[in-house]
Amino acid sequence: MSEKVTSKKRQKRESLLRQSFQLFTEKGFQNTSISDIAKNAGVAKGTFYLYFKDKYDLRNRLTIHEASKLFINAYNAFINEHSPDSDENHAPLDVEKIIVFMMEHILDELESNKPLLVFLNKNLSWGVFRNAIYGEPKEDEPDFYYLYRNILEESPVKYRDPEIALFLIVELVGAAGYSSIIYKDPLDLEHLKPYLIREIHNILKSHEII
Amino acid sequence: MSEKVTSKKRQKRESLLRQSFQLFTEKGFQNTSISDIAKNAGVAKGTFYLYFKDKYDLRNRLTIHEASKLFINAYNAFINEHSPDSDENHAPLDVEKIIVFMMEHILDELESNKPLLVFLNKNLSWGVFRNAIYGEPKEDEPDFYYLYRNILEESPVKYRDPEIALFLIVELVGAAGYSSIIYKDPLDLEHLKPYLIREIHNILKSHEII
Amino acid sequence: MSEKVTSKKRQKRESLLRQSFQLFTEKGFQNTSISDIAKNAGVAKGTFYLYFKDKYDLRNRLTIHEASKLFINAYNAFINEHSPDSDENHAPLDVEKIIVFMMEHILDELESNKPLLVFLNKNLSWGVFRNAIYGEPKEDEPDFYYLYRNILEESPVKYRDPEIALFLIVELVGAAGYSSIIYKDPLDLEHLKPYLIREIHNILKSHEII
Amino acid sequence: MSEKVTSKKRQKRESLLRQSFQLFTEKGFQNTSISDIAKNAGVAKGTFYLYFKDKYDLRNRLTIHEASKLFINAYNAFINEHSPDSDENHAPLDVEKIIVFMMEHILDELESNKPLLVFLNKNLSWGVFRNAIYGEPKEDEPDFYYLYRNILEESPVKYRDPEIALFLIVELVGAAGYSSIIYKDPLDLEHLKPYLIREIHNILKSHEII
DNA sequence: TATGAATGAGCCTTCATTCAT
DNA sequence: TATGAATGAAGGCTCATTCAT
Repeated sequence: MSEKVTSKKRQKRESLLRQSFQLFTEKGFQNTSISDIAKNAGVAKGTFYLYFKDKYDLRNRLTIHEASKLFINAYNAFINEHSPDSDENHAPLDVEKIIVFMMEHILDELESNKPLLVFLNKNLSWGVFRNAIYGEPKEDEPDFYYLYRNILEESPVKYRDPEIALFLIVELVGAAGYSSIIYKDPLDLEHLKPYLIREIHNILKSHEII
Repeated sequence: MSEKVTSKKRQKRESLLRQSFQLFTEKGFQNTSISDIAKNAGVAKGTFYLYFKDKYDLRNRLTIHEASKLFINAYNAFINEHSPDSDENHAPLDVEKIIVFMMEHILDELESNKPLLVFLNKNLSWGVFRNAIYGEPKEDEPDFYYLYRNILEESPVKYRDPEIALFLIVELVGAAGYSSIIYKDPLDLEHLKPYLIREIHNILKSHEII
Repeated sequence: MSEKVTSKKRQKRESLLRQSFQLFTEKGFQNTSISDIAKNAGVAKGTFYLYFKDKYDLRNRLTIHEASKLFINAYNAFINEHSPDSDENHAPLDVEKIIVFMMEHILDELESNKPLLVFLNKNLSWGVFRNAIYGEPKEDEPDFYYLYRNILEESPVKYRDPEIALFLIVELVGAAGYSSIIYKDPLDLEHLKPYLIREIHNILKSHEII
Repeated sequence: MSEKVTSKKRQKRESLLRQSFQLFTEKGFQNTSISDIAKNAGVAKGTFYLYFKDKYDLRNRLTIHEASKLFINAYNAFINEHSPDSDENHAPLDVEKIIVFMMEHILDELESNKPLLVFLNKNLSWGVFRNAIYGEPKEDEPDFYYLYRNILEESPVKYRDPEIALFLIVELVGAAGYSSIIYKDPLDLEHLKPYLIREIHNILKSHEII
């Protein structure tokens, strides 16, 4: 297969992903038909099936992709805010600070983008953990889990079962954040945040190796 | 309206609820049609719409009902196991013990009843918190939140914002439990449990009033 | 049957008529269900069938009633405008003037009340001619045909087959008026009117007995 | 798209049109389901929606088509009867004669084909005037309006606003003819005709340029 | 007379999927 | 690879009508 063709293929695939995400967040997953997606992506209906098994396959890949992006963006935001220009002579890396910052960042983004929140449902953890299972072709996919391991390595504080700590944190933030943002019950996000942050600290603390 | 009619109506409503839950857990929500439900409940299709707005209305009511039952059952199991016959001279009531016991009980029940887990998705918290919002007619509905307040009253240990503690616990258990049971990733339930229990303790501890 | 009951019955019948007309003009005939009508009229669904055979029966009676009202109103408007207070020493009665005035009046009313126009469709003539056929209980129904005969009697100018003249005029005005108001093609009402009026004169002239 | 496909599509469209017209006139518009139409046309139900927006879209196109045909047929009947073989040395073209002949011809056809009359309702004028508005693809559609302009051009007698004259005539004939044929009230068609014809003459006369 | 719960046929419409081109 | 016309099962839902009360 020539490179030209390959690049055309990638373009189509990306157009399908981009447009379907747009439609899913706009009108909801159920109300988006493959027809819609194909039309918006500028390809024929049959072409869809050359790239994805079905709508659910597509949704899963999008969920992983979008949740991952959330983590990567949050991490980058932390970097920008805490060492904008220089890499050297920075304070010792503080895992708790990073994780808390990131979770707040993610919650804020989700609150300001409810369609995305609804699309992700409570599957925020797919951004870190489903990646492996779903056999997502990494290639150009962002991967926070890899960054997380780096952070841990550079951290002066060490953790027992750090991936479980992360898992618990992400599930807690994903689920409680969803309920809080969508239903504002038993608490809206603004008021829930301090409690959530305290528990994130708790979880990390209980995994610390002293 | 005569009593006869009223009772017949209640019967129909309950038949619809029972049969639809059966079908939802058996074949999944999407794959269950209103035709199926009506047929199984022994009523005409149109009758369905006299009792529920649509399939989603029905699902929400079922979710609340089934999740509530989970809490009530867990609580009853605790009672049976710890003071099976006598009410008097029992040890001082231990909230942490109750909550941890209940969460383990719920997780075990969900692991042994995956269709129920799938049906509830990650909405375990509806069993405690969505009730109010969805304006569910309490009447004969079990209500754990009421029991929880009683427990707190009788507890010698007091808690700050106890409903938030419960909320955080339930969301954490519901979401992490779901991922763990369904995907066994990053950890299956058996191995996740100790971590989860530790965090339940942590959450309660951090709400304790010393 | 006691008078009380009879009056209650009349009330219900009238409520059904009034509310259904309201709904028909608001949402259209097809989109109005008997449920809607009964609900708005404050009676049970089954009650509808005690008063009307079906929705079509109801529509026909309403059509006759509303179209009749249009003629009566137009006639009254003429009277008010041309001999507001005194009956005596008025100019000789001019049939053409009356008819032309009335048709203009009706067209103006229909243009300003399109839902009514749509409801009547092109059945304006039912206001004069379908009454007899449909065996409408006259009682308190307005009846323009009766007035028309009076007018003719008092007119110094006499007409051959005057009911046919009226029929032709009403059908022409009803049909051409409808198309003109609804489609504005080939001409909107404002521009069509002079042509229409000329033909009304023509029709009457050709029925004059010289 | 290959010619083969295009031709197949045209075939399907025509089959749908033909069969639906058949069913509408046989059983009425309301009592004809899209299922019926698809079945009779030999296509799948879903295919219907590839060709028409809905049943109303279909009805409108059929109304235009069938009403147009009525005019074309009437015109051809006139031609056949008045200059069956030779084009040359015919008497000067007489617009009034043509129009009156055509209207009589149309009325006779409608009386002998009441299902068609019922289907067209009082929308005979769509055969001449709605065509433009509904954006009907002319292509192979008959178009009487074009013929009418030709007739006018060749006529020694000239008319002011001839399309309005035609409009008034067609609306009058359509509406009065409908009532007369369907209700025979206030006059059946046989007895109404002379009056109608006289008014057609009147209308044309009043548009003549002397 | 009046009710309104129950019916269930039947409607329109959507849509994932196929396949000949 | 790509197309898009065709499929037809399946779905949700409405509604006129009935009938036991």
